Amino acid sequence: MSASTNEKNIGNVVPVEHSVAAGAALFRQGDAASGLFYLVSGRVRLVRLTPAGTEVTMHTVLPGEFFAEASLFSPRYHCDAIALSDSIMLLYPKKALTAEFRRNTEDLWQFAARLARQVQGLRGRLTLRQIRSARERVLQALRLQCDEEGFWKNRGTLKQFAEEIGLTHEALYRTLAELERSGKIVRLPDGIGLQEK
Amino acid sequence: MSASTNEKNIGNVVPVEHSVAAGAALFRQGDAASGLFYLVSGRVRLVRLTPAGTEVTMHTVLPGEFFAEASLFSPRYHCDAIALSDSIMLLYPKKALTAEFRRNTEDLWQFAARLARQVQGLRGRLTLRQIRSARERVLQALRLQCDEEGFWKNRGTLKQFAEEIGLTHEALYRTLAELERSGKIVRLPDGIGLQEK
DNA sequence: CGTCACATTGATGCCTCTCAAAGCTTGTGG
DNA sequence: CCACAAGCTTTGAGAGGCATCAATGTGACG
Repeated sequence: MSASTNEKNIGNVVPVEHSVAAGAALFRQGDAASGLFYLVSGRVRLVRLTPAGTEVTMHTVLPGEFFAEASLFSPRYHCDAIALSDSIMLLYPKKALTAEFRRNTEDLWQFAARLARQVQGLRGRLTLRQIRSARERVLQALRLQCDEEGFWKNRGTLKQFAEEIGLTHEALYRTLAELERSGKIVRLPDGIGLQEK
Repeated sequence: MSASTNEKNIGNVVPVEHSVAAGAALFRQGDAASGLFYLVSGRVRLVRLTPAGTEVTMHTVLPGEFFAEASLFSPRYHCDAIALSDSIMLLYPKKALTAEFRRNTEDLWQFAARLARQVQGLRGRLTLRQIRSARERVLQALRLQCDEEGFWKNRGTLKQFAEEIGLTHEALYRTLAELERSGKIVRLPDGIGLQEK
């Protein structure tokens, strides 16, 4: 009955698709919070204007990410959102979403669960960045993401992977080459095999 | 009536204090999730055993942090929690907390809000780490945390601050000295003044 | 007044970034 | 089917910056 007819829905809330051209602002600091966003394609930078007047990038949103979650709990946005390239996104209107959450606690529960997983994931990434050595950082990243057989399946390009773990792509390529030479990994067309004793 | 008599409470849920000796485990991967924790003092490492059999640190918990939020949404813990030093923590029992959240949606709402803020904060820290230059990273960190007058008030030691932003303390000291020499900041006994034009 | 942790500065070396060039893959259009 | 372009992949050379090790100064606290 009240089941989602579309997996993009949150509960019964149907998102609205938006297109934004490169350079345009989705919202500005101080604007009334219109809702939660999900980036389908493109790239969005969240920028905060500091008291001192300088810009500080809070986050760069990549496709597949939700952003502006905090807007649900605040009347106004706390940063600017600027499209870095032509972008498509879904907007879950705040009013509909809060009404939905009030009506159906289960959906709010699921939403909280998603946030909790996000916190977990972000903490993990932050911890990964603590590792200074490229070799160790790459190994840990592979260990975290591999399956039971110790196989890490390609997801996107290695260049993207490099950015994700905070290395230049050159550093990653070199590190992978060295790891293979020393027998720690085996590189295959569709992924990387870990050789832990 | 149902107001919290203690600011440590979440809704009407009263936490249970626990003490754990250095080296002891709070919980192990696969244990039934007992609840949400808050670290009062000490230090706790969250370690995941990977399929390959190696240990990967997911996060190191510092005093003042909640952890194991995801346990509320999962029947079992997904990592080990080991006390690095003698630690004191509060446990919010899962059963009581879920009952409370079901009973009082407002508390669940507040909890979700806290998670959303945490996501925001973590993303910001992650973005800060993207900045490779020590000079720029320190400046951004100061900008993010300063008040309207561009004043950054001391919170803990500089050594802690260095760790927070991912630098060695030596590198931070040197960078601060250089920033003061070049007139970007003014160092005072109780904080740091930013000199943005 | 001694200890302990923080704060500060010096010297050194390595590791990663940066710039550069070339091979490789994929897709597109003639 | 080939040619070309664009983006990813890979390796090279060089430099700079941060980590590391080390020593000393400083402040708080018992």
